[in-house]
Amino acid sequence: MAVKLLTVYKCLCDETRLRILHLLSHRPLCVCHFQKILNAPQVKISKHLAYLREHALVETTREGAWIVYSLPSKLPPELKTNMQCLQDCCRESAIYRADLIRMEKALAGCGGPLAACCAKPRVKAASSQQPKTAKS
Amino acid sequence: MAVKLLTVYKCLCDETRLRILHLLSHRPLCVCHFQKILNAPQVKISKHLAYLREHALVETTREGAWIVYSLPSKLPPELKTNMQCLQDCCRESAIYRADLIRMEKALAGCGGPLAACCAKPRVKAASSQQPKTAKS
DNA sequence: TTTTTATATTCTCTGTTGAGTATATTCTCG
DNA sequence: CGAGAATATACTCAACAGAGAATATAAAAA
Repeated sequence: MAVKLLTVYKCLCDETRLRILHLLSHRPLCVCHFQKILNAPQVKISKHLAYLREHALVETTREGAWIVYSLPSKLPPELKTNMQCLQDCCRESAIYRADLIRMEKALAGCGGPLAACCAKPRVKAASSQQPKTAKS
Repeated sequence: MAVKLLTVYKCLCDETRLRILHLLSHRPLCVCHFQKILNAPQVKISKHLAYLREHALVETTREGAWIVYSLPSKLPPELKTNMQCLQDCCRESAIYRADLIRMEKALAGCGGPLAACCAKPRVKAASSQQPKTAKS
């Protein structure tokens, strides 16, 4: 009951949000992932994510400096059904498949579902990298 | 390929169109049916139907003075999948169930899928009614 | 042919939506 | 604490969407 069906469709009726939700139907992602995968400016991504959050289609968890977006842990039935439908529909379509490929590429080297892979090489929490290279 | 997924969602993201498509996922209907079932003015219905037709989500056939709307005879896969999903989602929801009930009521006395039941009692093609009562 | 009924189209108005720019907030690291 | 990175918010603007009123079209009945 928390999410109305019409709301789901309103979220899906914009291309950016549609692509975001399609990606999220596969796995959680952080904001910088979306920027890379969708090749869109930060504001645009951020505002569409805010829209989805306001309408309870996505949840967020802080992960250090990053914010990870995912579908709600307890999926309302309308959303669950539509996400399944979305996956079915996107399987054949070039643009969404390309998104998935870019997603895999962006996640390469990521351990868990977290966002640590977005870190600029800044001597961050890398296990055993060379700790001298300051920026480049 | 004829219907893009985004287009489907754009059609579904307005409440009137959502209800129209939900009804059409069950059976063809003519314009006056929608007016009765949705209790909405003629312009509103007509314009939303035009929108759906322009985007190839519905087809029309003339049936005498009436125009019958239906889902396309050869359903594109995205539309088919989404219509199934729509039915699943609407099964639990009061408003859409009420629409179906009003639909049955509006269709009571209709023979085939046509629109002959919309006729004002004007001595029309009724099998054996009193042929004298002119207007009231 | 005139009237009536069913439906579509045009116009106008108003509210919403999406994009972009600039700015703010919140972390992390040094 | 101060700098920089990640993300969010505020503001503005142009485009679009949806509602309603009036009008047009087309078929059917009289």
